[in-house]
Amino acid sequence: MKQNEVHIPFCDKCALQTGSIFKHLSGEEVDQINYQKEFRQYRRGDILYHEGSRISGFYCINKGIIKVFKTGLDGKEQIIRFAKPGDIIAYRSVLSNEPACTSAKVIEDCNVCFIPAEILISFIKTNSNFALELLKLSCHELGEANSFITDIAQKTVRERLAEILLFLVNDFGLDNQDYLQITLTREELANIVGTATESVIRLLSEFKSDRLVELNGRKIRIMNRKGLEKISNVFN
Amino acid sequence: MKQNEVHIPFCDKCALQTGSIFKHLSGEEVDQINYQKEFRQYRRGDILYHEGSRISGFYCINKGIIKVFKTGLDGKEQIIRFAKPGDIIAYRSVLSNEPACTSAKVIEDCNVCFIPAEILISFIKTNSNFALELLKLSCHELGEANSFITDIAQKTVRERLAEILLFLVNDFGLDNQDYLQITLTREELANIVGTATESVIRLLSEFKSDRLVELNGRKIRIMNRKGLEKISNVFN
DNA sequence: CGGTACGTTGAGTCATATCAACCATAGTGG
DNA sequence: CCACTATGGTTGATATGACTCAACGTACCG
Repeated sequence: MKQNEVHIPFCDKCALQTGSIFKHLSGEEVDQINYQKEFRQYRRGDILYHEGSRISGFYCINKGIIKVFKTGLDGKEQIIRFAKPGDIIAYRSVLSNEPACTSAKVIEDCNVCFIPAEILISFIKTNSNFALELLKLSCHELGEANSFITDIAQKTVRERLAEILLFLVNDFGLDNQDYLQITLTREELANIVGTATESVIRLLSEFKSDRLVELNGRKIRIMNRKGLEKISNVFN
Repeated sequence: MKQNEVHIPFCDKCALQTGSIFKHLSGEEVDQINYQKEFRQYRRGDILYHEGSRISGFYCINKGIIKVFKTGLDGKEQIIRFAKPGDIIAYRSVLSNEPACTSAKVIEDCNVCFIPAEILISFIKTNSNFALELLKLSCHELGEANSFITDIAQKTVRERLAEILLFLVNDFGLDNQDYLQITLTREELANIVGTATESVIRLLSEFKSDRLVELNGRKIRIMNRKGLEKISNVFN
């Protein structure tokens, strides 16, 4: 059936569209990936890989959204980051040569390419520019992690929730009605902020009372960005 | 005066002793660093660089201990990590080409070498093995940051304090009387754990009552590692 | 000797977690 | 087609961990 046919994305085209790190590769190198990659499709809830497992490659997202999280000892998830088209995940484990320190689960149905670790390593060895870009990427992520640590350690849940909402706006954007372009359960929101589900619910409805957001089920409409910024920021 | 003379360390010897990342460089490359580096000495309390500033190089620690921290909006420090002999700092900003996302301050009097950014970049371009090791390093730090995020988000202050103590034991070791080989103020401890100074004081004295530690001023003696592990770990 | 930085303790408060009950929705199987 | 179950959302009541504020002790330093 036509509607079930899937076009396996070409890396060069995908890199151009999404701005993935592969844009720093030569045409020949991209072809290599194209040839050796494995195209996969996942649906909401599917797991790409589990924390603690050894991974033989990494993933490049072509379509959809994935959450990357760690599991605390009581089973509670802490969401570390999201991956969207153009992002790569699991490269950390591949490069540090450690078992996966996170799990990855699909939030929105995905098309992804799985790329063997050896290719990554070989490109690092042969294409110094690509290596540098990868370093840039990991160092940038490290900077973000540092900020996140400071936020969680010092800000209140209320401040963090406002901040996360703004972060999601930045990362996923708003549709033409100012609805957030990513749909999360309250629990998932709580697992980013690092709080209890009930707290998110209460704070969200406070935000609603204060005309900062509107809520339609899981859809969140951003009504007052300045207000959220004010809450998320400062010397409070 | 003899006792004020300082021997500028040779990178090859230092790398051998400390296991710094420079051990992955060729003799010729190490010589280059030796030639272009700038040797500096700092005393407790000195600042190496400030958050937000552009840095033209990075630092390799030869002697001493440095804390790397972010400043929250109310001025409260969040300690991100420590650097000890063999560690490099500020490479993150150099590589991601961003302003420093942290400040660095001396905890124990230091000898460090300042190395221009260009050298780092050029070695990445010419020595792919070195690039790979740097990637390993940054990815490893990223993994640690992720764990830290999860801990702060999910564990209690009590659990985190116990964990941090064990972390410090691992990183800096104990002397022959089981005293922790790093000396921190209560405030600094609080700024790692992400809590208030008073909370650290109270918890430490609880730990003391429970025979887990002994306290002599800033010196902390670890009396019962298993006990601390039990507190830090698990399902509460 | 006074000053500054650090450490300690107590008391009170508040944000947030926890526990519990209940509703809504959708998918499942008989 | 309907009960059944699971999952997610909401609200209220209650408990408590941790912060804040304040006072005071201690030690070192010029």
